[in-house]
Amino acid sequence: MKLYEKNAPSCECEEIHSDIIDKKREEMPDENTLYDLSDFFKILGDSTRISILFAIDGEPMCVCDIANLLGMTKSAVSHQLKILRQSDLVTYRKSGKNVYYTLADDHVRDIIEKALEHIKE
Amino acid sequence: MKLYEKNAPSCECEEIHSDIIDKKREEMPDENTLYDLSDFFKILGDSTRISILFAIDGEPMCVCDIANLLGMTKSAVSHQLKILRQSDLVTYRKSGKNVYYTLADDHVRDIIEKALEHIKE
DNA sequence: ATAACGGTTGAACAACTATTCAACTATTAA
DNA sequence: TTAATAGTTGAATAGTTGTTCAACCGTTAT
Repeated sequence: MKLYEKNAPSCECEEIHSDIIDKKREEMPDENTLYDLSDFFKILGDSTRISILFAIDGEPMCVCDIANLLGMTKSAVSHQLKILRQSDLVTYRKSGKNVYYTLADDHVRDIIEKALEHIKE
Repeated sequence: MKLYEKNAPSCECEEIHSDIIDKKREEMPDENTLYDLSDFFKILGDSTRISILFAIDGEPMCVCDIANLLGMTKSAVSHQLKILRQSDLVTYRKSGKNVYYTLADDHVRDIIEKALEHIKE
């Protein structure tokens, strides 16, 4: 999809304030940046994944314990952990039969913290 | 769904570190908070909505101009604006035939800004 | 009045996604 | 070696969601 194209054929209506549109077009972030941004928020936009991130904040947890804490199957948890791994939001450490997950960095914690402030108004 | 229940029946495996699970259970946020959080991120987890938020940051824009800027139909934009309205992320002002949308508050801008820093590593 | 335009809305469809299930690997204990 | 357990994975399914389409409402201009 091509964003910000002048006279994009897919829009059925005419520009009303062309000057504003032109100005906004310059100010808009790069198209890929928007996709990266929304992809990032998409990861956080699931209650299971948010729960997992809170759970493994601070002290690492193994998959089985996360599953017990959240009342979910190991499989469901593992599937979501894979997504969190692929987004580099978590790191893991194998130890015997167990795999211990924890937050990858403090950045995510900050963002969730800010969002918490927002929803609490 | 009941979260954090001890010995939740839906989990097929045994607790490994019960002490850790107990501690985490106390530290976990309220269940509704987790849903509110993920719902909030879900709103931001769409490239169209993120694009709209950037577009209407600063100077307000009418629906038609947003549609032109993003190369989308008025209908598609309006549908997403409705979602943003319902989440109180945007405000609007009617003027004649036009409806001008802009960001509701600076909180969202801050969160997006933090996320931008994150994805740019 | 009525035509034109900006905007909204509900239904329908296609695309996506989270959980379940079953099968599998790897490690440990017997 | 064998059994049991922790964890992963692919396929399937059910639920969700974004866009399109058509119809509609409200305002303005003729």
